[in-house]
Amino acid sequence: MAKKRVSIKDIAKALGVSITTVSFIINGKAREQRISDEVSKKVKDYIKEVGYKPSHVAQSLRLGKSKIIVFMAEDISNQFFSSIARFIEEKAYRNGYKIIYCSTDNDVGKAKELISTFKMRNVDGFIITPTPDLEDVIKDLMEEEFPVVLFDRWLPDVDCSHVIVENKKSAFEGTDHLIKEGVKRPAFISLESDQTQMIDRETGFREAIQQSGVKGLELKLKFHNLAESGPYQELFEFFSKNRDIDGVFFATNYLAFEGLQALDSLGRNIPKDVKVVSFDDHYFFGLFKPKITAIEQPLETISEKLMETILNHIEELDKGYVSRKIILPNKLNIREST
Amino acid sequence: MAKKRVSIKDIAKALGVSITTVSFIINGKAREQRISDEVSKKVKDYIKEVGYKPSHVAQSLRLGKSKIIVFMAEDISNQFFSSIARFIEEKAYRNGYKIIYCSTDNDVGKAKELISTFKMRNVDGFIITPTPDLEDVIKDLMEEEFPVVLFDRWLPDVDCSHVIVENKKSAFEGTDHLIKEGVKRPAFISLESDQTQMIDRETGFREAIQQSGVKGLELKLKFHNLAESGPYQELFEFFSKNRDIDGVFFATNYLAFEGLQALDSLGRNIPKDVKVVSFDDHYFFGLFKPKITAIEQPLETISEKLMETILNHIEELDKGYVSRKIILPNKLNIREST
DNA sequence: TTGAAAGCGCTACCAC
DNA sequence: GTGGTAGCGCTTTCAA
Repeated sequence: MAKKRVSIKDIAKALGVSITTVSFIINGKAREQRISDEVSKKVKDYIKEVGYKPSHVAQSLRLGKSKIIVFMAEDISNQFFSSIARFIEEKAYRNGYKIIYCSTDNDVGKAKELISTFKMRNVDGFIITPTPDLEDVIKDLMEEEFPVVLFDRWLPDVDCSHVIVENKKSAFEGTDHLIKEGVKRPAFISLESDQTQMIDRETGFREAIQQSGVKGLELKLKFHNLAESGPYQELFEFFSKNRDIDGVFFATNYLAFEGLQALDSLGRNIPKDVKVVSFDDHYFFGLFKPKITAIEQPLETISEKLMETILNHIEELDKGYVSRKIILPNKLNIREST
Repeated sequence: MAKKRVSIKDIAKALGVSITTVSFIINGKAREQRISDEVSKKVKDYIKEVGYKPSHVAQSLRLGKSKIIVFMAEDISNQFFSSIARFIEEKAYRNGYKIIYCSTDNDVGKAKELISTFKMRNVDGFIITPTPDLEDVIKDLMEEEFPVVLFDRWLPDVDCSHVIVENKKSAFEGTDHLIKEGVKRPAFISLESDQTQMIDRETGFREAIQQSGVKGLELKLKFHNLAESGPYQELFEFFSKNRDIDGVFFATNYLAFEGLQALDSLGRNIPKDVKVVSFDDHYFFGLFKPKITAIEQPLETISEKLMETILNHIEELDKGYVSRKIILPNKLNIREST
């Protein structure tokens, strides 16, 4: 069993040099400390030979940094979040950071608990999709000088960095597109939520219908988590009761998937009877028959900006906090459903 | 700035007791150590008052355990892996563990590097979908007494615990089902891969066609990662050249999604002209028109067994290693495509 | 019942 | 150029 892990002390002893010397060489400060090339080489060779790896735990304890960033999503099994997770992960590794992820299920209690345990781990930063009522926790985090960046939605009462998209504008455009395609009675399907991204999308929808004078209607569903069945039934009933609907804007793709099934069961033809636009483009919208028009969020750019922002905050911890608010444009992919 | 983190030392000083006493009380050993209820209460109250949280980093260093388990998937943005990640995460948290995840992209180099950096972090265990040629690294890991569990596929040359599914049996059943539905010329679409799960699925297919005497054909595509475009083009050409194909078995769902598009472009009707079965059921197979017959892996059971196995290994580290090999049954969901 | 102190592995200040 | 050593926060043995 090669169970014996070598420590810096073992190296020093084996080579008859001091721990300090070894440490300097490991950390690339040999030159700076004017350690002789001879010793330096000897140590480096020995390190390679025995396969020494410094303990990150000890480094963490000593330096108060862990090189770990937490990524708190609403639900990591949701394609939107897992795609961002994927990009983030890659960018993090490239910068020497690891990612710990977790899903909040949009539950404050869970989010609070999670944040609290991560604090004990000296994590270097938090990337968070805030749940409702998380304001105080975020404020605490910021007071304790933890780097934090929010995404997908933000908290109006907290001056915290975030990376979001143009929800209102895109919802406006999507709705406007429906109307321009001849829709007279558009429906907006969303979640019961007072979170910024949903509110902005709703506002965009409302402004668009108001501007053009058509009369719309709205349906808000409650959040369904992993264990529960989807909102198919409610959607079925809604579409069944409101036969005059000739256009639907889904505020998020998961609602669209369920809604499209409901429309199909009701025998409504897309795009002839009903035109459809959804927020959050998805691989499968291109596979549907007909292909579904959707608003695509720039996943990779979001991830890039998130990493950039969090790394900036980490680096500039001492220089005081200046929040960065980044708002990115989306793209309307027009397909067969409109 | 509530930046001042209290340590166990601060508590001891503030209350005029020793660090030892505080430590015992925190760790629930007050009774055992016969610390007076009075002191115990005083300390507990104070801890609550100042919101003291022990540093996990220091505990890690001291105890050599981190309460972190690594989850290495092929690609975390793939629905199969992200769903398992989600279940694992939940079960881990319930047991006081955190999960660090990463994606290997099926690349040995990346996997090796990742494993090496995690070793430095004293992680308590590894859950891994092994990439090709990872045998030696896994062996090393096991020799160093790190708990390891593989999943999705395994390594025949290494006696390591794993949780997999009945690939051969299910592929046999799926193919057999195609044949029973009248398919005379089945195609098997898979990845160029000598990994166990793909080989087993291929074997299942071959045995089924052999048994019934029909003549099948096979297509193997190379692995496409996130950045590359899918194998649509190859599939289109294949189906276009082999017009006599009247049944397709896709070895994994991502191939099916691309393949279905190709079949559609070619105007082949499902299930009239071509019947389709895919491995790895997916939410969208139920949304397709027609709905696609698919083999469903028991995601939650897989996750449960993974956690159970890794926790077992962690607990029984000292008792020596006995590998556990778990093979779970799948479910064939018959739908409209056959 | 409680406390002192060693030590987990490492960094970096200070001394020689 | 190199080495000694304090100390990050905690657990645990041994002593009192």
